[in-house]
Amino acid sequence: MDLSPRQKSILEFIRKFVQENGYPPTIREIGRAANISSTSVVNYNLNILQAKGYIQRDREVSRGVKLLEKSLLEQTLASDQGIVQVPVLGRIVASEPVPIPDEPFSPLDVDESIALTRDIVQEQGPIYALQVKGDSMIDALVYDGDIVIMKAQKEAKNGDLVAAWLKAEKETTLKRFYRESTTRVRLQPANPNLKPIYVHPSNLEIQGKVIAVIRQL
Amino acid sequence: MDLSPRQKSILEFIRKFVQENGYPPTIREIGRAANISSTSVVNYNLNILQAKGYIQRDREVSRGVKLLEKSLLEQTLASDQGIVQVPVLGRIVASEPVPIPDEPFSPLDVDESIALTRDIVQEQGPIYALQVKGDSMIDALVYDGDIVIMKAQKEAKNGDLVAAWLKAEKETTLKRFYRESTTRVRLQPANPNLKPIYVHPSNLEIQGKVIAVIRQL
DNA sequence: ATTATACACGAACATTTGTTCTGTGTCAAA
DNA sequence: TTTGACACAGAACAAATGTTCGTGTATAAT
Repeated sequence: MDLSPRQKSILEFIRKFVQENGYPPTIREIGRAANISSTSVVNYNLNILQAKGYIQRDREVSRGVKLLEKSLLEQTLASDQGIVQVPVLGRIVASEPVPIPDEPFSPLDVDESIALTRDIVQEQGPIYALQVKGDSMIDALVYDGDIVIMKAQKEAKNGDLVAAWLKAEKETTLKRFYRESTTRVRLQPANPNLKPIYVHPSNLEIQGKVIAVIRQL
Repeated sequence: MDLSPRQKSILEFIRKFVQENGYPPTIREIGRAANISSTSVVNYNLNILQAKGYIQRDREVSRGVKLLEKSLLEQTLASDQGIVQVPVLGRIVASEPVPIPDEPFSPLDVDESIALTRDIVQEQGPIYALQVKGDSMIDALVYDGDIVIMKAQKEAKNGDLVAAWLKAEKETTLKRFYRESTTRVRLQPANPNLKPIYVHPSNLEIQGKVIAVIRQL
């Protein structure tokens, strides 16, 4: 891509603007977003983007900018765009550790995926989905068939909802993680009617952080 | 669809225009296409289309018209996973009936929406979202803050997960609906550890069918 | 008969909008 | 040192743009 940083930021702004608003921005809206004080400079850059095949402009027409397929194609490839293809890597059951993806994994190797928007998946990084099998996650208010959206990480912060493998019990659990001391971790169920459990950190293996749960009916 | 012929032609023109041009038409372009000589009449009809939930208008903005139904913008994406903007119409709490949108619902309530893919929302028809307030829906495995995706319908089929208003109890509940006889409906909690409740059909008002639940963490 | 509502219309207006003009600055090549 | 390309900038301008106002007609409800 032989675009200047400013041209890239203009193109990105146009994409997001169309997605959010349903219509393209004006010359002045682009200028404000890209910190360009002159409509002439915006005009100049838009003409370059058109010459290079990223947009099409209609002359003397308000908001007369159309993203061309070249832009849209990049949009579907770029991970920071509207739709995220989240690979479904398998099942989460209580009696097994969570399937942890190799890092980094290629989405092209995955047989099944679910498309989500950035409204749902805002976090960056390795994101994957697991389908819940059985009703053992009910204390996390997660039910058989639900899809759990995970971020691959082995460390948890207080308050994170994590998939944790309890070695002694040989059990995966979904609970909020709170490190209370160097010898004690509290795992708090999402259901406030249930009591937490306390484990020694050595008994615990963080397998990923839950960032969303999706239930289709 | 209770639109006048002129309103239907305006809507169709907007759809085609967006598809062909990548941006919506102006008030005057709509007028020319629909043989309306006055911008005031176009403005009047667009306000009706907005009130009936077909478009969303941004005030005092050129081309500030956005299609709310499945838009032509979705169709330009070469993908079978279009994006659905699902309006968030308010809260669902146990002590009140669900806010039921007018059909088609009014955009005056649509300050907020959530973008979902067709992987999540496969059903057609009037789809909206409600945010759960409080933990009274826990027996449906739905928790405070979750987003419930609803389809507006007043009749339920056996097995549907519905939002039902219980008139005598003055309570909204989310449960699976089973009509056992003309005098008895079973409402089955999602949590299999809980018992169903039985109500007389006259005590029950189906307010919508749940098609998905989304929990972000 | 009166009132309310829906639909329609032309005109006026303030603001928005894109283009063009003229000028400046930076940098690399000749 | 000069030249040309590229990028930037402010200002001016004509045309576009959406909203509002006042008015009219037809139909339904009171």
